[in-house]
Amino acid sequence: MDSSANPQAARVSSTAVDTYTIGECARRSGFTMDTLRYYERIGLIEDIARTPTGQRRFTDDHLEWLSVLKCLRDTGMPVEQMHRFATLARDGDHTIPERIAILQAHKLAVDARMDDLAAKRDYLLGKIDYYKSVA
Amino acid sequence: MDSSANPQAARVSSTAVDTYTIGECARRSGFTMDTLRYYERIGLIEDIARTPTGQRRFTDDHLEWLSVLKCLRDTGMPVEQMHRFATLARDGDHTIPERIAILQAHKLAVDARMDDLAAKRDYLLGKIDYYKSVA
DNA sequence: GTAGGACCTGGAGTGGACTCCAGCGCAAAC
DNA sequence: GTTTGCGCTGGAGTCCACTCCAGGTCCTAC
Repeated sequence: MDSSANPQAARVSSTAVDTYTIGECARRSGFTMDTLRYYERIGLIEDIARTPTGQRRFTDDHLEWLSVLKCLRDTGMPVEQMHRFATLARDGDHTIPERIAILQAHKLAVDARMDDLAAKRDYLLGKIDYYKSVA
Repeated sequence: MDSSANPQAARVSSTAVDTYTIGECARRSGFTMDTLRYYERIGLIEDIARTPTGQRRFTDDHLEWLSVLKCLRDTGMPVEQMHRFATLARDGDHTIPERIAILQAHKLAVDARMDDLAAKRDYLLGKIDYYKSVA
């Protein structure tokens, strides 16, 4: 897990800003390389720099953005809605109210999901107790 | 929503036990008719009686079983594992320990999912607050 | 007896989100 | 300077869990 073990320097320090290969970015973000490429293709990640030979170089800004995407994805937001959010994020500060609205609506959905899970977890516990009582 | 409004009697009372058409069963269980047929096909539901002309007749036992399936499905259990559980349930009381084990393992998975959702919900709230602070 | 909705079957199609592949070009370490 | 492994592309394939369809039968009410 030590990045110095990589034959190819995964973390590349140029003049001012650290950049990461797609492999390192995958490791740090929790997405696979394929998913990162896929997200770039469909417009969820933008402005990924390339080396003269075409390799991607991700930045800390990308990692931060990816942590947002990961949160949204893992809480069940559809890609299409993430895309809407990404578009707004690219369009500047005047879209902040709409971004807030999206996040709040999504938070409500997450709350509902958690409530549903909690209820079903209880049902599960009841089943387990029942089985134990007849075992 | 009154079943007497159905042109075809959805709830059929024969001699001893109430039975339900697939439409009524769908309405009561929360699954679609297609899903019920699909579940029968893959062996998640068994012993569905048929009228002489081939129509399915579900019982209250089926509805109870379907509520279990619904709980498992809605908490993210894969169909294959539900199938394993269904097989055990069909095989008699001596499988109860394994059924308990499955449910307990699944409950742990649900707990983990809930914890993850809770953490990500907090992250979301933080984002919302941040956006509000700069809006 | 006829209209209109419910139900049947087997099989094909869908949607979402990746995931994999071939065939290739680079990079770094020795 | 070669080996080993990372990364590239475009496009095809996968997985899961349904969902839909055509073409037919059946049921109930009027």
